[in-house]
Amino acid sequence: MPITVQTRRERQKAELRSELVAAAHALVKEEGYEGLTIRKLAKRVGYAPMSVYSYFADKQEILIALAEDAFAQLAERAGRNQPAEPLDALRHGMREFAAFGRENPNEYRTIFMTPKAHEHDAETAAELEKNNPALLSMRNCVLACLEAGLLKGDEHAITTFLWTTVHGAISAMITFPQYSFGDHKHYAETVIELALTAVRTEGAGPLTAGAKSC
Amino acid sequence: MPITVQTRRERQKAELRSELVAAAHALVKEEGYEGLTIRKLAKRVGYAPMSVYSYFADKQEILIALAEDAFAQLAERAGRNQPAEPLDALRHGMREFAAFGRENPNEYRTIFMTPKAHEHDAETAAELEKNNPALLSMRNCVLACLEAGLLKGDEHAITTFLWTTVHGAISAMITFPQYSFGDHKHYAETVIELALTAVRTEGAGPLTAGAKSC
DNA sequence: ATAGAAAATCGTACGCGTACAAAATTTTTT
DNA sequence: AAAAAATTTTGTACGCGTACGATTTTCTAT
Repeated sequence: MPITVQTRRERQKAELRSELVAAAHALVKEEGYEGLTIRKLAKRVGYAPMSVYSYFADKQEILIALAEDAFAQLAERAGRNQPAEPLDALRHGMREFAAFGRENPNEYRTIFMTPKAHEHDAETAAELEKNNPALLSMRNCVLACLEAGLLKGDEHAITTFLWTTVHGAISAMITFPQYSFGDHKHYAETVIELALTAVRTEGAGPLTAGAKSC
Repeated sequence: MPITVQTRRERQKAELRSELVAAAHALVKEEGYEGLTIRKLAKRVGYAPMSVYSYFADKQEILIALAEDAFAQLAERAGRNQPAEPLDALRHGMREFAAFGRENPNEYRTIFMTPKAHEHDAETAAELEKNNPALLSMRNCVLACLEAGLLKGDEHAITTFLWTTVHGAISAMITFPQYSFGDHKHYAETVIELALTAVRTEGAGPLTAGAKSC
């Protein structure tokens, strides 16, 4: 089997692909998000514009690659400083998620507000959604809370409700920056607490320690 | 004052504008949403492509005009069959809002998931957001519920929370149609009930009549 | 009626994403 | 080593949104 040849090829291809991603990053840094153009990107790496399409099916895939990098950073950041108390850990994750959306609206938009042009088969598309590090970490926190008896209901239902709710707040603030949310960070906090209220067990008391800070 | 002349001019301009909107509607009906093109639209009404820009600042404005028509229909539909009981009326409005998003993803996306390119001044932009009929009707329902002592908290805060939460569910289902929401209508229902749970007064009991149907 | 101002309409051109097919290159087979 | 097959790269071209400036039409003031 020519596995060495095969893999070398793939590795080279992957290298060129990440070279393109790096160039895309640089381009965005220098000229802003809307300055990222297939033609400019190609020129920068010495390719013909159409050659980019050997590595990305379309422009959206480039944007997704950039956004996935950003989300990986989010996951790393959220992993640090994670409180031991399960409910506070959940809160922490939700807060980081909201902060990320505030600080990275372009990346947030490409992942969470843009229809996936390449839905492959239905199966793959569903996997992709579940592979978002932010969502995965949230699911784990929910699980821990359920085991601690702090939340009531189905794990998947709770997780889904929590992320779509926070997502609603984030995306609304991105789309309508002028709407009277008040301070955006504060509104995100409010939404998080209200959402948790809806899924908390009855006897849990109004607020745990984590809710007061920030 | 040449008010007759002035107004006649404006009226003519408005007529041409709505002729364009009508043509846009027809175009979308015939060729689908992505078939709506400035060039095609101009050709259809016998204009040069650039002439369209006398009536719309850019393509987005055309899309917004289409979407506003759709949202007006939503308001009309939601106005009918409105339950007398305030909380059920609120539920009704939220349901209609969710159903609208499900049935009109393109229009929903235009209004709620696309950054407004023409933010005019900040003031006008904020006004526009508050002029959405669906949101206005929701605000009224919230007000009625507050007067009836069914909800707790600030009117604006509650309204904002409710719409961003439902919006989160709708937009998530639009962006990730393959995610395991289960039945979309059912998930919307779940989110509505959970969101209401978070803002309901304590003694209101688990569910009113409206929650069981549907 | 006519000159001047204002507004509406249009022609041209740019950069964009990308479909398509030819060309160049690399890999596999003989 | 040579031929064939596969893959990568590129040239060309299309339709798109729209910036800019010229042109035509409409209104206003004399």
